Amino acid sequence: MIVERAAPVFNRKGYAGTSMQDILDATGLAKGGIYGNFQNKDELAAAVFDYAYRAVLAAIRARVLSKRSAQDKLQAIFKFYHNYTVNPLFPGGCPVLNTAVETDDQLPFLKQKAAAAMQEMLGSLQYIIRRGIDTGEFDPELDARQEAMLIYSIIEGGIMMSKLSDQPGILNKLLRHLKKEVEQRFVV
Amino acid sequence: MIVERAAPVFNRKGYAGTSMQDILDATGLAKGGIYGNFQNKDELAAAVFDYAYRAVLAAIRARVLSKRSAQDKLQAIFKFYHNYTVNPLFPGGCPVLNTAVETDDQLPFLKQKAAAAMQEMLGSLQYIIRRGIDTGEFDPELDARQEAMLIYSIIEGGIMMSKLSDQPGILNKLLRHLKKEVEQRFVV
DNA sequence: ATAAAAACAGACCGATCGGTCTTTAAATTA
DNA sequence: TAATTTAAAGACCGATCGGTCTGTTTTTAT
Repeated sequence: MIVERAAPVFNRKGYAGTSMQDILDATGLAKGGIYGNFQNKDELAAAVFDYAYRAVLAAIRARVLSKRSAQDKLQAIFKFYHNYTVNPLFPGGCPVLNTAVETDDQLPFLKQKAAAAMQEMLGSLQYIIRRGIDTGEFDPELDARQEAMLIYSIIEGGIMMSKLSDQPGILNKLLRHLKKEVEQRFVV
Repeated sequence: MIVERAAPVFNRKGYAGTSMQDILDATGLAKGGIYGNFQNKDELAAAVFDYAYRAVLAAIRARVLSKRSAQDKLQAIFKFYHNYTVNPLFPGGCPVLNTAVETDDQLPFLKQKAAAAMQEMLGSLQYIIRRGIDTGEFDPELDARQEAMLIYSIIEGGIMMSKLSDQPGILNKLLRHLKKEVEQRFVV
């Protein structure tokens, strides 16, 4: 419960911007209730990131697993991010992006977690593409890792741009571009 | 001087993560020296963002203005970001990205500045592309705004990924992809 | 050289920070 | 029901937060 309630707070305000008082307010607990379950703010923030990232990953995996072809799997991912800034899984947007940008010059214990999360996301994308190539669905000339990085950078960059400008359409247009790219460049 | 010294601090640690004591340490001044020049932390942070963003913009503009063709201008931008995470203009990476992610759910006075900066960057890219089309250098079928968003999202997403993973090569590979895209898809 | 103005140092302020610890209440076990 | 364990409340702690203000130093203008 604590982690559930704390996740949106950390995701919106960041690690440094979130005070333990914010967590008390969000959970309705007092100090004793929090520090009886977590040693300190760092441990709570780490648990919160794990929880939030796992939730995002699970939501994506659920949509991907229901699809058979590599193309449908990729399109399902794009669909997941459609209007993401309007209706994110957690208020505040993408936990990986938020954590990454705040921790890439400090807080190594969180940076490490965010980096592992990114690698896993990238690996999943790469795996889908590579499998599409192996089954003959995708162009064998594709560089799976390169395409995965491209997709991920566009999605995360698009989230940032859409949130910053309050224009969900920016992300959606980028996703439409990705969709066409897969249809035209990936499919053999 | 205050803004100069404070810029790398804010860019690394963010608004919430930077204390006024950090600024005192960075500038060598005492409280009176800072608050004699700025009303409060917000005003300083705003001045720092303006300074940092203007510096980035100026560095890019200098490289772009020395090129004649639209293609060379775009390539100059890509070159500017080559190895950016290793040798950024300010320690901590891209001020727009950092500020955007921290302020998109709070600190509206900073979010507004970051949003304007993004729009300006986007506009510059769009202008170069549009002008390339008008002069017959680029494919007239190109959607200048869409391509600008694509380039910017890839660059910012790439910076995030490279910094997070401590792999400058990720951003560089994405930039190489952009270069090829311009050569193959843009040039008529 | 002197007066006026500007810049800065640093003691000080209340509020809030993350965190501890004792006490009380609730749940579990016997 | 009684004893024991677990969970949470909240007073409390020193440190640090952003910010104020007075006094001193330095600069500028006369």
